Amino acid sequence: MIKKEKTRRAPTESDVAKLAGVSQSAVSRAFTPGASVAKATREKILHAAQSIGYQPNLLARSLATRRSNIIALAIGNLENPFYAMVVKELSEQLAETGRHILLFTTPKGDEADPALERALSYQVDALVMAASMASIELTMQCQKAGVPIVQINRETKLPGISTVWGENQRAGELVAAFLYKAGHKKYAFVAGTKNSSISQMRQNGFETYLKSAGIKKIKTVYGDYTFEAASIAARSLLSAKNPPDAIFCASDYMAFAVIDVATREFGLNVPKDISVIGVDNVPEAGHSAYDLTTFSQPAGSLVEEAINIIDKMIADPGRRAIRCEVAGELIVRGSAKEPKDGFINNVDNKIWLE
Amino acid sequence: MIKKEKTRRAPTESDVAKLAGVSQSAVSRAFTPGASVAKATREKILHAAQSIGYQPNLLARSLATRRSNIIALAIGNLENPFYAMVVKELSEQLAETGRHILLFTTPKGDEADPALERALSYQVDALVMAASMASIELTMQCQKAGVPIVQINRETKLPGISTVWGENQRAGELVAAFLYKAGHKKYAFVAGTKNSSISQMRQNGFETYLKSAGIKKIKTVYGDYTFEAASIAARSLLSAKNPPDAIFCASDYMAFAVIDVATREFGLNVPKDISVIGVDNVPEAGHSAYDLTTFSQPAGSLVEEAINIIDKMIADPGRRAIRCEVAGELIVRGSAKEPKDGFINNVDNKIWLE
DNA sequence: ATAACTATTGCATACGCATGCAAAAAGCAG
DNA sequence: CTGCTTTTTGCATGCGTATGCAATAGTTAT
Repeated sequence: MIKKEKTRRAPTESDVAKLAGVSQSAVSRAFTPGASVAKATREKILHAAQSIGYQPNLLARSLATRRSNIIALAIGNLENPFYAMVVKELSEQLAETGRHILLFTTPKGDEADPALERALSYQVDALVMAASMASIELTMQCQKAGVPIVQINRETKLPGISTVWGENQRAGELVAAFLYKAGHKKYAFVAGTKNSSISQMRQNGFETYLKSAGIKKIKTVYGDYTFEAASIAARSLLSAKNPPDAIFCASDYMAFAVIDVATREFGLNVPKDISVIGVDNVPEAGHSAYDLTTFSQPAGSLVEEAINIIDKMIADPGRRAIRCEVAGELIVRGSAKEPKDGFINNVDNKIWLE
Repeated sequence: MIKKEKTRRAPTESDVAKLAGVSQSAVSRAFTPGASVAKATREKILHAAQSIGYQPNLLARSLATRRSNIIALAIGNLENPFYAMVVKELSEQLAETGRHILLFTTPKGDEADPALERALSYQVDALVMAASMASIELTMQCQKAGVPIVQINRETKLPGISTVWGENQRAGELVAAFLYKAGHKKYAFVAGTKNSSISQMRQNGFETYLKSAGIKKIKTVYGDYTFEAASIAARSLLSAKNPPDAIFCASDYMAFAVIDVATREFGLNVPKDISVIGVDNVPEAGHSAYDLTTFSQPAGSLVEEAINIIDKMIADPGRRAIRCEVAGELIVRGSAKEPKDGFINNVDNKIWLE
């Protein structure tokens, strides 16, 4: 005869209370850190809870406390290992304070709005955006609802959105300096998407340095932050009459695509024939298959600052948006020729211009 | 004078009700698909809701309906792009039915228990495990709570856990056949972790074919599914007196490490000096930097089946665990020598033995 | 026009937990 | 032992939504 284990409902505080001979509120207090319960009572309750396998219902708790301990993460481009790291870091760092991620992947290019509206309905405590964007309306809605938004690695004109980013301008300048001092003459920039201000800042730093060094022509193509689009961009770049010998990519992932196309399709040797530099310093950049020289953008630190901001915004909801820049550095590997006379990494912006 | 936008509480059904001149329950019904409301009333309500920006509180709804539409995903090894794909696929496919992922990353090697206990507290509708494991106690707890568990790409003896996996045995056999027919003599297998049954199945298929073909020695090392450990494993393999010329890796990600070590540290040419084959067919495997021959394991299909199972288990909670295998195929690229006489991919297991 | 239904609606309560408030208990000083 | 302060407890209610049940309005048949 088959024994049918009934799926009995999970025990509640009332069940524990009955068993421990106290009131439901006593049980609630026993599970609330700062609450007023006699030590003996608490232990009696915890013991009773243990014995029937009671676990607090966090949804109910969230409803009562108006704090869900859930953070919405809207993320696009999860194929890019940089964002995979962001997810991992955010998840682990949030877990330290008992919070968790409700995940919303935003199909490429699309705005995150429909997904995020649902996020708000879930009463998330905050909203982190990485490689995806919210509309103005949605932003206002969050503000009205008192849900702080933090963007990682995105810049928007919208006020009221906090942002954490890497050293984009400096990344472009340093990379330009590095390539210039290595003796390159023909430069190209593989941008992200057209409206990515992060990409624009990198480009700006790159061009600013080169122009003041006397380089006029700097070709720009768009890789849309994807492997495929970057491959196409690389093809157009390399098949031109006068192809570049130094390419700066707005992300490591796109740099991989460029290297692939350059070596496989154009038979070029990296870095002998062409130098390629990226941004992010994803783990793969260190793999010898790519051995990519890159400007780092530490996911762990970005996330740490993002959480800081969230905590501050929650503590003081009236507060203005916070913006924060996280330092990176040039990681010299083998995908780009090195300047002969050495290269100082952590140096004031102006110095290399002399 | 600064105007202080008060963070006013979000409107509720009662607010909408008052405005529309109906009862709260009417509002609730207006937002419940199958419910009984007059068309005119519903529209009046929807209009009122619209005008004050009402959004249902999904936590409250979940509490009342005992269905959260939240699926817990416990995932380890997010560095491995295969699992990044699993996350993405699961998130997108769940979103189609209005469900979302509550994410639990499990630090490497650790069991997922502490995290998952919290998951249960969040009243998740189901639990998906990828590259992480639950203890027996935890499993029982889920069963008692009526929360279905689906493992992706993991095999456990525990009864009651549903599982979805790729063709592991066949992967091993096909890869072995491919390498054998290409004329290799010295084989090695880079396993995942010691207790990964998936890795064992692949190994088993690999060895079964080779042994029946007369190959006795097949060296096995452990790469623990990480890039670093696989690199070390590769070093030990290649620095032996009589190193292998054909290496099968239990994952693409480890195969990348092997290729890196072989080419950079040992100066070997792939596939001239050594053939390397992986499993998964992650996007990177197609990049020309690796150009990896591999047995595919389609993340999209695995996830699709996992969701199917979840739905079935939820519909009929008494049901026994479901196990499901998803077909893959050998993707021939450039990291392994090819058999001269061609190679038929989709073929009955036995044929190549002749 | 009246009876017999059916489609809508509101009332009341439940979901599981947190918390202000007042009652009860315990501790303390005199 | 009495009066007062400090803990500890329980009661009652609220968080926002869903839903069984009974009441009401609306429809159709006779």
